[in-house]
Amino acid sequence: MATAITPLRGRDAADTKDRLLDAAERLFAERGFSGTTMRAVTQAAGVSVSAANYHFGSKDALLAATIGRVVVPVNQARFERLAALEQAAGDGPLDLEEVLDAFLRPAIEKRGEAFRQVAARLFSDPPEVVVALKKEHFGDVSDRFVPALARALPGSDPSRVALDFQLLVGLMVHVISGQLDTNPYSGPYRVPEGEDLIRSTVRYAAAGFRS
Amino acid sequence: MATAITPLRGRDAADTKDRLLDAAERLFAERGFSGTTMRAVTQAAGVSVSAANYHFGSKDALLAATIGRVVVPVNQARFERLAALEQAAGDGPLDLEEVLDAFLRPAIEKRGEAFRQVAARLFSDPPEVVVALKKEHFGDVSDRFVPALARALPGSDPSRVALDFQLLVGLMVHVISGQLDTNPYSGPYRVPEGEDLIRSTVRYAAAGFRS
DNA sequence: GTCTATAGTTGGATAGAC
DNA sequence: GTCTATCCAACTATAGAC
Repeated sequence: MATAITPLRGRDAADTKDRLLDAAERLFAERGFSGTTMRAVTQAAGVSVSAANYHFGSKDALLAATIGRVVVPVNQARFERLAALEQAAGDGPLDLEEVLDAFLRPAIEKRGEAFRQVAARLFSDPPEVVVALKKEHFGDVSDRFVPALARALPGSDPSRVALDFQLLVGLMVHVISGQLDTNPYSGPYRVPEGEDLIRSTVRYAAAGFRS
Repeated sequence: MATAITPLRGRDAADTKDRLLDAAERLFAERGFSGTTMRAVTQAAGVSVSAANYHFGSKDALLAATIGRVVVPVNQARFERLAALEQAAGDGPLDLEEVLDAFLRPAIEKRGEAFRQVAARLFSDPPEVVVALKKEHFGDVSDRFVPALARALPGSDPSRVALDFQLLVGLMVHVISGQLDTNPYSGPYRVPEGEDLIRSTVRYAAAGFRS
């Protein structure tokens, strides 16, 4: 099938890039990296394959740009919230729930399924594809939040805090990837949303850290 | 490149199927479903593509068989352990840590990275591929364990228990998929293994359920 | 900056010999 | 039951017109 794309020559470059990133975000989220083709992305964006390669150079680079656009503002919000907590605490201890909230809220709160799921792909797609991206986008987060959590748990074993942080990441990934909706359970169960979901996750994680 | 497979005509069928399942298990675990090709699987197994299609019919069916071989015995062990706990408890309440152990141990304890990671793919690969498999293999597990957990938490809100079970699944997936190893954190941190890992996960989850 | 057209590769699946 | 050879579709990426 010849796709017959409207040949809008004068289309704005920034607009085309955004359209591609929007489509890539949705499709990578739904189907993963290997399961998504450049054709599917460009068709969803209403542009040609060549336009995508002109703007991003390769499928790998498109993934990196897509992940970056999703993750960077989330991490910025995390750092800002944590910095505010540290400033307010002065020399005293940090509040555990507040630190967990600073970590979880920016990720869970984002509107749009795709926006959250594509970030979760960072932890579920094949290693060779995402290992560099994970290091780039998540290394600083770990290095900032693990010590902060230790400071919120006076007298705790640093190695235990590091492990519990890894388990916290497991909770976060599961929640933001929308798995709460899809696990089969036939009993009565309503998936919480928004503020409820954030509070439930903070509650669960905080108890784990204090155990 | 012509693969030049040794043409062992008299090779045993069961052996070939096992070799294919072994290879598929490892590759699906490492690369996911879309990221794994039939050629890669058959080459790793030392058989031809046709042999795989003869035995399984399609790539989809190979995935279903691979997942089934991994997950069924794990779930059997879960059910046996839970049944034993219920029998021992009689009419009294169940012990939360023991129920969580019955759920987590069979999955975490399995030897072999691939064996565990391929099960985790059930929760991370694209929905259209695994949704039916997830329902088939995980529906009964949820329906058995959610009530058991509620019984271990007298007076609890059933809907809260169902949510906390979903979070437990998030912990399990993260642990068995080996993500504890790969998240970047530059501080001191040793990944626990075996019994330590099971106990740490049970501890963390139990606290969440009790919170 | 965006398109059409196509190169070059690799994918899943099958036909048919043995 | 297993192979070789092959079909055809779909893939990423690029060349070149506009």
